[in-house]
Amino acid sequence: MAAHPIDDRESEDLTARARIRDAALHLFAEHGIGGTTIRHISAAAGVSAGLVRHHFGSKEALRDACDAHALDRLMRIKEKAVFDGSGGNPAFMTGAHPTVLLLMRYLARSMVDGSPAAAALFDQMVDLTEAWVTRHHPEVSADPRAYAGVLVAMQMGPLVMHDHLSRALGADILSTAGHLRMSKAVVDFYAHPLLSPEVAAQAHEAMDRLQERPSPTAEPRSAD
Amino acid sequence: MAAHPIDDRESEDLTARARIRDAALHLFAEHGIGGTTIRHISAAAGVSAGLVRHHFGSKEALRDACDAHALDRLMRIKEKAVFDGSGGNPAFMTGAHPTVLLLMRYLARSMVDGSPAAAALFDQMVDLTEAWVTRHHPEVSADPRAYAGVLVAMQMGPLVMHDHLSRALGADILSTAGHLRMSKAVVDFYAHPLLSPEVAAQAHEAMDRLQERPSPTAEPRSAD
DNA sequence: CAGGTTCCTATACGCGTGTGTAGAGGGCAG
DNA sequence: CTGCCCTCTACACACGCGTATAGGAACCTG
Repeated sequence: MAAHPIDDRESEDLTARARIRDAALHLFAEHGIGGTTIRHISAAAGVSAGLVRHHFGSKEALRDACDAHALDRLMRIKEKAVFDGSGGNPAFMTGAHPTVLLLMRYLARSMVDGSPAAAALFDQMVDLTEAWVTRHHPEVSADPRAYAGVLVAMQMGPLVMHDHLSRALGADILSTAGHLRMSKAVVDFYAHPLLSPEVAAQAHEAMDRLQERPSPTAEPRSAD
Repeated sequence: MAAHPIDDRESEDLTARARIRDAALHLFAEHGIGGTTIRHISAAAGVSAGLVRHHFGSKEALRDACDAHALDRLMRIKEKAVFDGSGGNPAFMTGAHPTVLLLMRYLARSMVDGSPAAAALFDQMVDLTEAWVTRHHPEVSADPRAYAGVLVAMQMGPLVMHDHLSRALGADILSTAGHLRMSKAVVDFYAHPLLSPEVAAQAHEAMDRLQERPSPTAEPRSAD
């Protein structure tokens, strides 16, 4: 019954403009940007199609507004969770919240659809991860940049393919319960190395050989 | 009737039908299904738009044909690599081949665009991974299904977001050299656990608490 | 009350889309 | 040669899209 734990939406969020933005966020997240029409958004928001243009100018500008809003809201929630510092593991706790789930889903979709804001977010996450890796785990990889990029991309995988993952698991990953189940599996994955040092070294050697003398088993014909 | 003049699958990929399929594969992989038009495909294949319809009936059927072809070709290459058994690490070696890169890129894109064949492939990979985990690493997770699903989704992450990853790394991941660089980082990632057993156990406890008494910091209202 | 600005709807235009149809060219039995 | 099937092109149709414009309704600001 608490009024202000996470949902600190502002008072003007009942305006048609906010309704349009929220509807667009939902539909963009679910059907992608190309798969969502302005008329769908206007219908979901309960307004006319012309009003969407009046408030946002164009579909692209609406997408930008959604990007900015999602980013802003997510950052706000994250930093608030950090300040609250409610013990345990804030990342997973905030991650289980429905609003955060929706926002991350939108961002994941936006990442695939190629939004500039999502690209910037990806780059920023890679930068942060690279700094974190070089600082705390410098021994892990000789190529921290690639390591960080791979880490970010892999972390986003389950979110981007949440529908496939949900189907394979028989539970909605973007529900609180399903997200928790997935998070546990992620922790299991992070806690146990999949490759032994010997196998890893062997793989590195094989790839080094491949790098010097490319494609020994490959056919000579080109791809196209 | 005695002789099939142009029904043999492999010998002549120079037919217009094959050219259309290959062009569609390229364009679908790059721009997605919704972002690719039949006219683009026909132009890339050097034929008229009507011929696309004549050979494949509809855009959806063409997509299905691309799915089937990509799957078939990828399986064929994989099993060939297995039979060749060229020592070292076959997975990374075949993964570095341009044709395989293209096919995997197409399937990754197809996965995001929601093709039935890609969904089936995802499920199949999860099944295989689950069987492999329960057989060789039963101690890793109490939920092998979720673990397998997460593993598959994470493995696909770099492929699905190859453009972002390539931008962040300053090198094309889908080139042979870039793929090799990424593969090394992946091996590094697989070889070192990111979470210590203590932290992992702590996270599990926190999530268990969250599961019993959902969202202590969150309000009960729904996402929309 | 008058005037202007903002919010909102209704309707239409231009365009690109997937799809349908008519028909031309060209090997190949009969 | 005649007829036929297959390949392939050119053209048109209907539809949904983002966008644009005109005008009504409500709400401040004098």
